Formats: sequence, structure tokens, C-alpha cells
Amino acid sequence: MKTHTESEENYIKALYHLGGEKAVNNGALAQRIGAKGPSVTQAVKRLANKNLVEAIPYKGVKLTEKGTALATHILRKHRLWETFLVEKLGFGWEEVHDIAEQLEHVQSPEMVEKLAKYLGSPIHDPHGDPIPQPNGAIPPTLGKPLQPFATSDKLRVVRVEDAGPDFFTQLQLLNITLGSEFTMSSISNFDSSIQLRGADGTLFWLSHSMSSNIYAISV
Amino acid sequence: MKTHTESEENYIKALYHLGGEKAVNNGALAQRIGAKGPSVTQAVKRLANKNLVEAIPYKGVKLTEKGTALATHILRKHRLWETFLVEKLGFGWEEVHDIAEQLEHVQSPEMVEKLAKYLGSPIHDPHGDPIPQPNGAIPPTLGKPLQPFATSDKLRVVRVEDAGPDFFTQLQLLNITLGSEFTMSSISNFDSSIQLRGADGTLFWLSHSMSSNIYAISV
DNA sequence: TTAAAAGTTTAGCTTTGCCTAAACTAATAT
DNA sequence: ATATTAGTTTAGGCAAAGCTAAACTTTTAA
Repeated sequence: MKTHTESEENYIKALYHLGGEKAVNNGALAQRIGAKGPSVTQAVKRLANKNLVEAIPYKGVKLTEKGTALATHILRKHRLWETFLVEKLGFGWEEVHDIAEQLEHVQSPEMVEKLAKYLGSPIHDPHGDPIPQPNGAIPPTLGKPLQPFATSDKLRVVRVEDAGPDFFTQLQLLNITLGSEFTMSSISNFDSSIQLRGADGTLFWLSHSMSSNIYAISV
Repeated sequence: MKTHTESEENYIKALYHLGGEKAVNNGALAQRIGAKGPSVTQAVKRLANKNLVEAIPYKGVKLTEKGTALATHILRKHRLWETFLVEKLGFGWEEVHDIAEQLEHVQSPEMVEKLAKYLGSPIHDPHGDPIPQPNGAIPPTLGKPLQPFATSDKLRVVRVEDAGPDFFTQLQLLNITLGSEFTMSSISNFDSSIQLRGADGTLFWLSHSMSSNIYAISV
């Protein structure tokens, strides 16, 4: 049974995030991985030899079916571990990404499934992102940004973008977590900032850059 | 902040198990690591450059204080993860070693301490082996083999050696786990096999090779 | 005490994975 | 339409980590 290096897995993950099915160019991949162009060209060759990607020189790279399957499996592990770190160990949202990045490379199919069961077979991680299922199926990505909602709509926060530590700190200050419910109070025509009313009646404003990283559903 | 490769950590761990303070020779280390002599000689040089070991050519290698500290920290992680895998995920004794071997390389001091707390700050792992504490202190190694006990002594199993999958299977068949209590029924002068009586009155024999891997205390 | 056997190190090769500098291809702007 | 710029790939280097074969110590046995 073939196994993959961490570097290989990181390239596969990057390709999945950047393109999914579509082709990705050298530069984008290099930036994402944090390596230089030639290193990427070389790495892509190794991946192509293992039938994880298809590459056309000067044009771009894309995942094969095999590569996509590997990517979703790694993503499953990543998001299960993030769930573990937050729900069981008490880490904050913002702290778990780097640790999960290490844990996702641990190889043990039995452990992954036991972990999933232990966590209650979740289908969304602590950020609200879908957790790929054992068969590779991806649960629906929940919610839409706040802009489209209309005044006096009731909404529940179901997902947040990973927009860096400062974003998470701000969420914490505003007491916004997954599952929080609000009523749409008003939208500024000037700068697209949004006013929400909390369950306890408190009113507050969200800048556009905050609200565009917060996803909600109607309730 | 310096970090170490997995290979380096594996050598440090091997040295700790083989020698502790004392010097270890090339051959023993090679066997333990599963590499050939020249690879070991080379690896030892890298470790010496980082002040993790002291080596005298043709004589042997031993851990420095820094190396020992690293070894106990890795061992702490290993045994905490084993505890997690057994207590929380429901793995059997025999299955956890290889997975813990991967998990022990994950770097996150905060996670280690949160994990420890989550597990109830254990001082012994599922095999009864002591878990090094954050300051490097090693809790006492519990129990002694069964031979020294006298007929009609009451004893509790507190530790088992990792003597391979077949050993664990046999323990399972005999219904022996950590905490099991028995009465010493008799000892054969012929082949040193031992007869125990279980709490439920059942009598059974243990071969010498079984009993010498089982450690108990008087109760 | 010296010769053979056993163990260790050096020398030199391989792959992974990263780098810089130079060559090459593609895109864009006059 | 061509020349410059931007992006990509080759060429050649380096470190980690493994290997085999050959050289060199150390130990053991005649």
C-alpha cells in the first residue's frame, strides 16, 4: 500500500483549495505552498509520476480523480481534528489550524473513523465548513453572507471564513459564535456596513469586511 | 526556536530506551532504528552537531542533558496519546503503539498540556508505564514480575510489557487487564509457570514467558 | 601474540525537496 | 507585428536520510 510524504500531501491540498477540478498555474501554487517556482515544477513532476495530478508545461496542473480523493480524505482528517481541538481540548477557533495541519498527516484509517464516531460523526467543523465523509461526499456548505438578507430578517450564524487571528478576536469581542442568532436591523447604503440586533436586544454595527466573512441562514 | 526532524526524534527516543545515560553502540542503535550502520554513524554526527548526543568513534553514543530532556518530552507525548487512543477512542492495548509513534511528533506544547488535562493528568499510560511530567520528572514504575510473589498473596496487575500482539491477545483471552486482581495459587518448580485464581474463583496457569511480562503489586 | 572475525566508519551513490541563476515560452503593450 | 515583460522550466547546488562496498578498528580466538 502506497503512502505519501507530507510535502506531497501539502501540494495535493493546495491544489484542491486553489482549483478543485480546474487547472492551477505554477505561481499560484508556489505562493500557496510557500516555495519558489522551480521547486513547484519539480514537485509537480513527482506527483504526476504517481498519477495524482495531470500537468501541461507552461499551462497548469490539475488533480486527477485519485488526487481529488486523496485531497478530500486529508481535508476530512483536518476538519475532524479541528473539531476535536475545539470541542474536546478547549482551543479557540483561531488556534487550531496550524495544529490540525500537523495532525492531518497521521496515517491510520481506523483512527480517523474512531475519532469521527467519538466526535459524534460531525458533518461541519468548528468554522462551519463541511467535513468530507468517508466515501468522499462533501456535505453542503451552509449559509450565505449577510448582505443579501433584508431588514428584520432573523438569521443564525452557521459559518465563518478563516480570515486570520484578528478577525476571530473581533468575533469574540462581539460575542458572535456559530449558532448565534440575530435580527437584521439595517444596512448602510454608504459603506455596506450592517447593523444587527442580538437575542438580548443589543444593537451593533459590522463593517463590510467583517460581515463578508460571516455566513448565516434564515430562521 | 529550533525544531527537530522526525528522524532525529526517532534516534533520540531509541537512545533513551537503549541506554538512558549510558553509551549505546552503533549496532544496537541501527537495529532499533531499522537502518544500516553507515546511516546511523551519519545521523549521530548530525545529532552531535546539535548537542543532543556525545559520541566517541568506535566506542558509542550517549544522550546529553539536552537530548535526555527532549527524549522524555517525546515519551510524554507518546504515552499521553496512547492513553487518549485507548481511553477515549476505544482502541485496544496492542493497536495504539504505531499510531502514537506518529502522533508523538506533532509539535504544540499547548496541545500536549491541554491533552494531559483532558485525560485527567494521568501519570501512567494504558500499559502501566509512567508518563513523564512537564518538568521532566518520571513517576515511579509500578509493580514487579509475578515470580517473587508467594503462594496465597493477593495481587493487582499494574503494568504489562509491550511484548507484541500475540502477548496482548493472550492477555485478552485470559481476561487480564490493568487493575485485575488475583490470588497467587501456586508456582511450578519445574518450569516456573504460575497458577492464579481470579476474583470469580477461576483458576488458570500462566507460562513463564507470559508471567514475566506482567507486573503486579500486593493488595 | 598474532590472525581471523566482528563491528564501525569512510567513500560514494540515490531520492526528496528546497534554492538561485539562466534559458525559454507566453502575454502585453507600443 | 514585434519587442518587452511576466511567468515557467532547465541546469546545477545543497542538506537530510537512506543505501552498498571498501577501509579501518576492536575484539576474540588460535
